[in-house]
Parts: sequence; structure tokens; C-alpha cells
Amino acid sequence: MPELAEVEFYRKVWDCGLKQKITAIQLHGEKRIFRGLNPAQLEKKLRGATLLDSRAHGKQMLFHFSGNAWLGIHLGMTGKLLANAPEFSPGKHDHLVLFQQKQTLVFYDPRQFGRIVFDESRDEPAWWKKLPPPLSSPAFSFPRTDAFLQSHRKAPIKSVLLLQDGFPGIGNWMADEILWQAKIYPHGACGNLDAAKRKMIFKKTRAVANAAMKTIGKDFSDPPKTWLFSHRWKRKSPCPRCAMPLKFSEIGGRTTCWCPACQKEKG
DNA sequence: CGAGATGTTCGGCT
DNA sequence: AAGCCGAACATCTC
Repeated sequence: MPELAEVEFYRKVWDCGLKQKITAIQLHGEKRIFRGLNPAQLEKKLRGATLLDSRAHGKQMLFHFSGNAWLGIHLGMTGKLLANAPEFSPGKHDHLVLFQQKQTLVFYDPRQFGRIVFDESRDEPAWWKKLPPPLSSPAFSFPRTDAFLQSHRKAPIKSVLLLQDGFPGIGNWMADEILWQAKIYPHGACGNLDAAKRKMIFKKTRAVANAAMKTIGKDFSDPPKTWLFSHRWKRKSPCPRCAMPLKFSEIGGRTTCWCPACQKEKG
């Protein structure tokens, strides 16, 4: 479920636990969520630690605790962060549960495509420092984006927008939104796009990301009604721009929603 | 009952 | 060799 703005929203759900100690922990250490790490060590390190601050970057989140402890969380397809009452009793999909005096911080993920990582270091962990430039940063530039498109020129543009090394935080609905706003045919190889279209992709990526942050990222409110966003979920919807019935097809294994009139293969 | 779901990763192929 | 593609992952809902 979560892309850039949803991730930012969920990160802030745990803000109610800032500056407070973890009094107890419950986790499902054998679950896929914890693949590749030692849950006992995480548990030992976080018990009694204080949540100091947090940040989000694309679809990644990082929570900083006292004792040089860093908890990384990816929400996968169905992950959520929740804040529940102190006496909360975890259900079967509540894979990491951090009890505090005033509330209980919960990572819930039924499908378990999400992931927990854990690091001990004074500074931010190395994997975090290596993340690509955020969409809102000056380092996310047109030349960089253009070079990225060039390096994937044989792949359909829809698939390329989903690659996190070039477009960190973009997910399925945002990719479709960008292409619909830019009036670009989603199946086309990105090497065939002219300079104006490539520039439009860059501009719309920033615009969609910024606007999503101000609505979904702020309070989970809907982005503008003029977007494809609110129309794409129900099948048989007309294009909000030209009223032509929207099309659905599969690109790179993902459902893609697009307008056959606005997003033509040629032109 | 089968299909599909707002994501990533791996392995095989070119 | 880099990059493209399909399958797999685990569970729930329509």
C-alpha cells in the first residue's frame, strides 16, 4: 500500500512516542519480516531505550533510539505503523510491538513483504547514507534523471518509474499519475521519449510528489480531484480530463491505469 | 474458488 | 556484463 507520502504519514504516527522509553517489547522473530537479522539482539538493545527521532526517505523509514540503535522499517505492500493504548494486546500480524508508558507503537503487516533492519552505530547506518537523492532535493536533478532513463532505455517507462534507485518513493499509483499528467504512453520504451517528454516526466515527478506530501503525507487527505488518483480505483471510470473510458493493462507485472486518448503511443 | 493487491528480490536469459 | 523479465514471497478480500 504505502508509497512516498503514505510512508511519511505512517512515520509520524510514531511521533507520539518521541522522548519516551520502551518499557517492553513483543515480536514475531521467526517471521519473514525479520529475515537476515537477529531479533533477540534487537529486543535486548531496544528494551529500555528512548525513541529520539525519525526520518523517512522514499519508502524507507529510520527510527533512532538511545544507545546508538537504529531501527529501519519498510512497509512493503500491506504494512502500517499504529499507535495503540498502553495495554494493547498484539494480534497475529503485529510483528513488532514497542510498549511505552503512554502508548504502544505497532508495526502491522499481514502480507509480510515489509522488512525490519537494525543497526548499532553512532551515526546513521551506511545503507541509509547510500540512498539515492530524495525527489524533493536539488540533487534529484533533470540531468541525473535523464541519465537514469537512458540507462534503462529498453524498458517501458512505467517500469522505470518504479525503480527506487532513480525515483525513490514512487510506487504504482504515483507512476500512473505522473504518466497521465504528463500525457505519456506507459508501455513505451523510455529510450524513445523525446527531450520534451523526458523533461515533463521529471517535472511531474516532483509536482506529484510535492502535492502528495501536502495532502496524504500531512493528514491522509485526498490529493486534488483533478488527478487520476481518485478515479482509478473504480473500474469503468472515465478519464477525468477527457472522459474517455480509462484502460487497464499489465506492465512489468503491475496493473497500469491510463487514458487511451490522452496517452497516445505516438505524439 | 480464483484472481488480484499502492513492493522487492532473485534467478535466468540476452 | 548490464539490464530486462517473470516468478516468488504470504495473506486477505472481492
